[in-house]
Amino acid sequence: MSCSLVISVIIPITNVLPDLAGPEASVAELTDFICAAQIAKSADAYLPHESKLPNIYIENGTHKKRKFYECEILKRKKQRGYGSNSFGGDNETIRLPKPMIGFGVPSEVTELCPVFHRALPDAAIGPPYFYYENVALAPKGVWDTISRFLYDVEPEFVDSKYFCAAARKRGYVHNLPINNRFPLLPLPPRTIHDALPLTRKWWPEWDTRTKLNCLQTCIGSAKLTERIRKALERWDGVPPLNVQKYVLDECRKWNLVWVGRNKLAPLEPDEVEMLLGFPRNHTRGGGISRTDRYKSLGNSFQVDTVAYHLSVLKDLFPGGINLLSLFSGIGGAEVALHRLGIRLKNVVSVEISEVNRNIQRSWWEQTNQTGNLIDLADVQQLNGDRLEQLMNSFGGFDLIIGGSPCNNLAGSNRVSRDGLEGKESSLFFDYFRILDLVKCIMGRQQ
DNA sequence: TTAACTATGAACGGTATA
DNA sequence: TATACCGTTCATAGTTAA
Repeated sequence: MSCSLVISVIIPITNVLPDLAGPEASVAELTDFICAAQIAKSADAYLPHESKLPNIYIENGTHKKRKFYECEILKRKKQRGYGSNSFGGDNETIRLPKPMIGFGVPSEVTELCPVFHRALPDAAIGPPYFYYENVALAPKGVWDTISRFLYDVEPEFVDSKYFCAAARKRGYVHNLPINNRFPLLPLPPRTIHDALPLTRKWWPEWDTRTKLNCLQTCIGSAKLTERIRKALERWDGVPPLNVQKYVLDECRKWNLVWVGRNKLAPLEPDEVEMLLGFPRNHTRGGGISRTDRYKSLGNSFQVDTVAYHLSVLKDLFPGGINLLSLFSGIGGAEVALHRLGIRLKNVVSVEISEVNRNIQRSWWEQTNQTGNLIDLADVQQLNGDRLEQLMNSFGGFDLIIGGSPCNNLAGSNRVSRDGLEGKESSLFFDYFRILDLVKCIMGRQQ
């Protein structure tokens, strides 16, 4: 991975541009430089054809790159106004809605069904359509930065507990229409008891949970559930309140469910698949370990939620779509589109994990897809020439979808919750880079 | 029997929101 | 105050191959 190079790039840039960010540069200015540096690491890839670009880019050697950075920085500054702050400032604009239903959820699941209207900024209007996803509860300022880069589109925050039996608080930035959405059918079970009927028999009255918490990448251990069992066995009947609280705290933390008398267990991989809207055994086979199944699933989309947002594409593209899927994981976007009945004509899927690529490839074959699947490993290697070559072969992308790594944003991370500049999460800037490149190329082709 | 590799268990706070 | 969180790291058990 060349991510580690990013950090080393940041310092020289602040040094070579003292007029813009000297040692006294504010946090906001430095943040801009960092953002620019993320793009800069792929600056050559960013520029598709020098001959087609404005003169400012056409200079010799490294000077070209420097001009490019300057241009980017000034553009960002102009966009948001000088002096605003991306981190920890008190002038943040983006707040999480309550209830977290974004621009609406299927009317069957809530009484609250306000009619939303939104006007997209001109720069955000496609083609292509784009759809970006990440954790809602990111450090302060992260969603402001994401939104600013993605053409100032307002994020849509949705908790998947309105679609299935497990919570999943996520933000989505997209330029799709928001009217006339429809959900996947059948609607998935929305309570723990409906989703996991076998647990009903053992569920004690004092465990009042009806929804699971967010399905994460790790599960509770057998030792933990054994400890809980022993703690409960000391009491015949209802345990005292302090024991109840201990057990419930662990249940909530690890998403444990009741599978026997005094017996709790973490969800099985196929239960996680079901809750997230994937076909049973989607992640099975191909030599993947149980641990890795949890990891791949924990990193994935909730299919029903994403499909609801993507459903508007069905009427727009009756003949099917060409899809660029970045950080595609186990193929949540592809599964969502397939379940919506939208034909996948050409899919360029970029995913760093080999087992995930295998999972997606075998799903592609099992579902008898008639389109063409091209899988690539590294978004950082996807440059303008390769994109243009791909797009020339089938006429551009209709949708660019992806959820970039959340490792450095997620609340569970006690070690490296470094925000968008973190090692993995900085790949967001590659999502933006590639999206902007495709917009640029498609704009030229029209 | 080793050694190398793989899978699992357990400990590890802090931020943000209500 | 209470609750939730697409996680990381290291030790060790378990497995494979020579």
